[in-house]
Amino acid sequence: MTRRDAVAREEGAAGSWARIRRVVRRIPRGRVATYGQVAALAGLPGQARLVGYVLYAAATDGALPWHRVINAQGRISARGEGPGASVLQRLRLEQEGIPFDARGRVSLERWGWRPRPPRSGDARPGAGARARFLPG
DNA sequence: CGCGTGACTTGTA
DNA sequence: TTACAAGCCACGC
Repeated sequence: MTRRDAVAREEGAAGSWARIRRVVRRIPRGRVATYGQVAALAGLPGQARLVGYVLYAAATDGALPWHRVINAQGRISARGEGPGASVLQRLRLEQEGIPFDARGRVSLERWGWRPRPPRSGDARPGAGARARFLPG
């Protein structure tokens, strides 16, 4: 297994992998984050691809809510392990109360994780109708 | 080191 | 809406 060495690495070394895992662990239930967002929060802006790679290796880690990480289009990215994991991911998100539209997409405007929400109010342009209510 | 590949993203057509 | 290209980092050969 090629990724196993990678897993051993993220467990031992405290590099980008550990940071990414740290961020993913912080994603609250009932919210979703994009790969790029996780990368940025981990102090690795623009390295969304690395996030996906890390999640692949950490897929067996039950303590890691990998299912809350989706791509910037609000869709679940397919992987090499077949559609099984993708379906499971969607089911888990729906189980947390996150709805999917007809095209299988999640509204990041409504369900996207906002770790540092800007003063909930009208101080920010474009922050009108959304961010009004929070799930859970 | 170089190359190809990958759970990505953004911009452009 | 889909398809490509360029850019990012890490891994295996």
